Amino acid sequence: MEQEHSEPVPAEQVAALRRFNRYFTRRIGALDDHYLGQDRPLGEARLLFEIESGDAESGDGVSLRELRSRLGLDAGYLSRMAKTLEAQGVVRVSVDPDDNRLRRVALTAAGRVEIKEQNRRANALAAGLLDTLSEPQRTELTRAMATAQRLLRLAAITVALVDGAAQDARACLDAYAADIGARFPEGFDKSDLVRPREVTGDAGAFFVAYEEGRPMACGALRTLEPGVGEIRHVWVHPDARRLGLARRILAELERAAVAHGFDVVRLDTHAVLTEAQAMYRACGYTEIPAYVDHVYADHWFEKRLAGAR
Amino acid sequence: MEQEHSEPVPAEQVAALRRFNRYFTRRIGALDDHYLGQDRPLGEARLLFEIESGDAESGDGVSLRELRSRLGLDAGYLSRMAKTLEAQGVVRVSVDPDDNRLRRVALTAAGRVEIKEQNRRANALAAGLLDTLSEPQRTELTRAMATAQRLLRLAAITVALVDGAAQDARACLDAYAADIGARFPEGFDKSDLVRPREVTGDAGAFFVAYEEGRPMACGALRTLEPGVGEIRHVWVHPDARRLGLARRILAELERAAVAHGFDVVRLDTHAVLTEAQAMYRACGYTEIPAYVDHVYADHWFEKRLAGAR
DNA sequence: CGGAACCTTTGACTAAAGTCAAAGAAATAT
DNA sequence: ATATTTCTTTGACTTTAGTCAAAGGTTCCG
Repeated sequence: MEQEHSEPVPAEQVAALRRFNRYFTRRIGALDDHYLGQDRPLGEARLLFEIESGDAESGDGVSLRELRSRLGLDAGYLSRMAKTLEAQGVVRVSVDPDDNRLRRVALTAAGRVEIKEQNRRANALAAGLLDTLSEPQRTELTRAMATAQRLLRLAAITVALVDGAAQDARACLDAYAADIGARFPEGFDKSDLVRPREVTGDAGAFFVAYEEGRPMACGALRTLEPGVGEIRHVWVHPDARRLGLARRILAELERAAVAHGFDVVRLDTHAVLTEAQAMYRACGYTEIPAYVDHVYADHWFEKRLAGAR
Repeated sequence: MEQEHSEPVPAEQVAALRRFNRYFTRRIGALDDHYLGQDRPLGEARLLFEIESGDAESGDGVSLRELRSRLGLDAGYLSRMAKTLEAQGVVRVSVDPDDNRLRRVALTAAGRVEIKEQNRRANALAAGLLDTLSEPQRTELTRAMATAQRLLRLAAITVALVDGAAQDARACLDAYAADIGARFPEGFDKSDLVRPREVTGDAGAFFVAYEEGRPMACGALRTLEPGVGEIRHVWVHPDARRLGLARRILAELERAAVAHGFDVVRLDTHAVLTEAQAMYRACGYTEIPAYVDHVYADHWFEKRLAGAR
């Protein structure tokens, strides 16, 4: 688990968040949800929307199972709603070809028309709201919302210490390997990934960042030699980049390193990962000569840890 | 009614607003509403909250009538909910002393305790969210939310041409007079306000800005001499200042002046209203010699209108 | 192969949220 | 003073949203 930081949140900032939350949900948020549902109960509208976005992602339909977990609905309730939507002709329910227990739900043409119309209305509503503002004001608003959203996302992400053999850990490492493999001219061999044992217990640490339950970033710490830790596999999901998440993972790893009694941490990185190098420098890492001969490494960094005894 | 501006809203800005709206209402807004209701159905929780805020405003309770219009509830539904809350001991319902048809609802001590506890939880939740951010990030978030809120408020305000004798117009002018009277060392005499006839039809115009149905700002245009209009009584409610509303009223008045065939508009202002003077200058007004001998005027401005024939 | 785990459907409920209309009491308009 | 309007209450609904458990197919695992 994450260590708690000592500085308390100023009451004024808490009040500002609540004030904004109240204003936004009462005034603006209502725009979408209320008027948008039109003739459809909210539950059905939400379901339809979720089917649409799942459908768009994966091509041919979403399974009831996935909808259930995404919307947190009761199986019976969902089953009935799906049936209602099918009776109305907006979705088609079929048996999953790969697993006959599952049902896949996909939009029909009529369903797509309805979604499109809903989107048209929502856009018109939003445009109507923005219309009274001048262009510079709209630009300012857009920028402010983007900033707020970025920071709120970051705030909602939690970083957890997990076992190096845990499924989420391996999933992150697989994604990391695939990602890196595509960027390195020489590819990447999975056998170079840390072994679960290296990053567990006294030997090291493995952190995974979760956004709404999904693993979105990771980072590993292992023992290089007595008193020296090595940071490896700092990776952030493409959808969660530019939030400042890598820095948080790094900070977590450094805290863990201090807790493990390391005085110094080292890491290596590849020439093509220029953003990563910039980040390490900005976080207090200094370039050092090669401490190990890795196939994939061109640059080596080190940081002396302040908190170490 | 407001003239529509010609420039259309860029699709990217509409998408940004909708993206933010979706993210915020699903993720953050849920924080408050869901968990906050605790043991209470949402409808009751909302009602209790509305009673609290109405109570805090006006001292001794809110009428059912007002609650009904604020929350948009059915009379029967509201009556029953109020009764439920009374049975639970969190509110007290009494007959309005001034109008025996009305019922006033006020929180009991137990009700106040519950609200307080709810606030405590909501604050803890918000603080927990902000806690993961660093201080500079929190400051940035707070600033971004304040900007977004200011602009969204401004966007939600509509400016309408109203009859100078309309109730909202007179209410604004009364507030204006009281406001000005308190700021001018010599006070202010209501007989100096424009007459309804001066600002109606061909003679002039009167605009009122509405936020959620409440009049929040006004401005008048009258005929000074043929081809010359005079702008008077530009006023913004204290709760709506620093939004840029005065500029919008001014722009509306100028548009009306062009439509009335005025080539130029003039206005006078008092020495103590320094912000107003700065605004007029920033909006293209230039200082001129006195064009009329008003008791309350120290500075006179004029603007030649571009759109005039 | 047999049992455990999984996914969905169905039946039988409940609580919340809301609608509609009739009726009574009080205030306002004529 | 009488009619009309306003505000609330009450009874009699309906729809939405959701829960729980039993049961019937499928797939997975040993």
